[in-house]
Amino acid sequence: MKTVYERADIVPLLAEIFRELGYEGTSLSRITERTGIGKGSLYHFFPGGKAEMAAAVLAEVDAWFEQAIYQPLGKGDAHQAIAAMWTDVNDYFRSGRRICLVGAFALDETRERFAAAIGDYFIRWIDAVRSALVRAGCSEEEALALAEEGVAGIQGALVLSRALDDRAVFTRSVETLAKRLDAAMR
Amino acid sequence: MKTVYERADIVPLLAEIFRELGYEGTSLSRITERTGIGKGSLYHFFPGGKAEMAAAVLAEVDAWFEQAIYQPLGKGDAHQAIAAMWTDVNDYFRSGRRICLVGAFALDETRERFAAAIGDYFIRWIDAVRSALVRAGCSEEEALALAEEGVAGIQGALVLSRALDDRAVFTRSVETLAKRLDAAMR
DNA sequence: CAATCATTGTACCGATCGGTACAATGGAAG
DNA sequence: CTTCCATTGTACCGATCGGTACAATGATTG
Repeated sequence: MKTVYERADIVPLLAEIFRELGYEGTSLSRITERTGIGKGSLYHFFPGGKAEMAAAVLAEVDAWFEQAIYQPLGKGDAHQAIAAMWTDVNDYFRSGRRICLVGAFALDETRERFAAAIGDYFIRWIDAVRSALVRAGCSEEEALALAEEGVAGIQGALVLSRALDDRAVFTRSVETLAKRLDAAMR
Repeated sequence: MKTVYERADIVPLLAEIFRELGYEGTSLSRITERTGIGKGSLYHFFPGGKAEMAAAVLAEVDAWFEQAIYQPLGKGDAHQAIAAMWTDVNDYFRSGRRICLVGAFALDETRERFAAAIGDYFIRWIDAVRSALVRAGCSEEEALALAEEGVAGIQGALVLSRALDDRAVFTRSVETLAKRLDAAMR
């Protein structure tokens, strides 16, 4: 009896582990312990080891946001796209029970290792929101400021709701942010 | 030749290391490497090892916020106290170059270990801001919402400014938050 | 059926982990 | 000067770290 994986099956499992334990806190033995996947398989799919695993996870996160968040914001009705973003984000982060891996990596020295991917993620997210706001009638400066505030607000809400162990904090924060951006559109 | 420390000298050094490397990323050997303090001294002052070191750091952070942030918010002119908070926070976090250790700990499994201290930190911070806002004329609900938004906003700004490696993001975010709270006071 | 080859489990590597034991050190107090 | 004791450096512990080597496995292909 032998379970056979492919790379695409493993990445989401790794994602959850890196999310919960952080980059340094994630060890190969804990990956094996939680997933049943041995070192043989892990190094077969990720010859670069832990760093390549984390990079693959970041790439998958990026791909998900690209199709689920950034692209919808770039076309169609801006009001609707932004409204959809809030609900998608609330689902994705499971109302604050799931953290943002990219944000978490940004906080400690892990940032140095993945600086490019981390920077890109936030730049593109903010830019997508900004462009939607401009299409909705905001001035350039106001749109940028609100986009930054929205993305930062989500990150802050994640920290706070986890710190207080209170999902309501996240949902409430997202609602407040949604109202603020909504009020700026016309 | 022998350098002699006392506990109070060591804690701030540990704080910076935990901030930069995270709890899991901080090893005893890296502490020694960065500070010159050997294991003998570390275990003399912190018999509980790494966990006690981190707890001591959290306690010191708490003490600092208590005297520099929470207490001023509880008495005197509310406008002035809140204005002072923004500048003190901006200095403390070095315009986003220095992260919030408590927020960082909240994001990964480190939270479990220090859940009580982490929860307290944010509860007390939010409550201090809330009470100042109430004194400044806000309704109870509005004050709580704004206080949460302010504290979460700071955390988000730290994540974002580090991710983008851009201090201006932090300063700008804090200014925006300051204006929002200011507008709600009368 | 035979051959191939992607995938996996196991055994191992040196380095580092957090932690302990303890003797040497040296400043402070009598 | 001597005693004391807080503080420190060093040597060591078993466990775990990330990573490598390689033979066994077994599904796919011809």
